[in-house]
Amino acid sequence: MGNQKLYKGSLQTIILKLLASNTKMYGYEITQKVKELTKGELKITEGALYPALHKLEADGLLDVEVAKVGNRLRKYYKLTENGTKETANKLEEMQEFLKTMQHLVNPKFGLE
Amino acid sequence: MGNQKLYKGSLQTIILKLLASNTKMYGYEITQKVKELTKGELKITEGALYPALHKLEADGLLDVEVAKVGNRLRKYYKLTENGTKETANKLEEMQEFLKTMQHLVNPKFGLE
DNA sequence: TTGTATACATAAGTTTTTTATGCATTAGAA
DNA sequence: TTCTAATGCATAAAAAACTTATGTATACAA
Repeated sequence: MGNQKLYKGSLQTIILKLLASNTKMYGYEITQKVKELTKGELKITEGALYPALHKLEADGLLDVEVAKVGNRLRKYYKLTENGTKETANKLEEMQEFLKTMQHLVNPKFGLE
Repeated sequence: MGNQKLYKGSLQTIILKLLASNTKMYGYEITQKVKELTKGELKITEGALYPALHKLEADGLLDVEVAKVGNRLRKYYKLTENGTKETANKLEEMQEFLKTMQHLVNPKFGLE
């Protein structure tokens, strides 16, 4: 888990992907889901998450819906139409990045 | 190529990996090699590269050897013993990151 | 002689994240 | 029952890692 910095730049994509798969989620739920899916390898901090959600909303990629569960507040986020398109783009870029990086760090590479 | 920001955090690992494969390289050579290996997808800027090389050297992971080729200066970098160890660590972390991220953005994922 | 390539370097600004707080509710353990 | 951990939001200061913009200098081709 000393590789947290490799995740830099991928937070938006991760959030969008989760919302593409789960329709609607709230902030805390996202942190827990990511922790679960990555078996604890990636822990999204609140200081990173909330500003990121606000930015995606400001950019028109997410819609918010406030809900009251018991006496506690929740903000459910879901993709807008534009958000869905942007998610597809970002996932494609991510796939290309992963492929390129895999290629770059492949032990056999760099020897040719 | 709109995914440059995904490469944030991976520059050190890329440099170390290239030096593990090529014994010794100089800065400009590294930028060209990366451009070639990634088919132009990743362009390392000098503003990022040189400070990174200086830091790796300061951290004791690289050794420098200045060479004069014609009338022009070159600084060849190579891994120190410690640098070789650290490269192995960073490559392992990178593989784990790539695996985790692949898993996260896999279209089938998040539906369970 | 002017643009492109090679080769180094740094400084200012931006983006994105970590770290550190802060507030409030609720469940469960001591 | 009281204190701790978990739930749930938020922001501000600082650090990290870049990009962008320069600057210097050599070499070569159009």
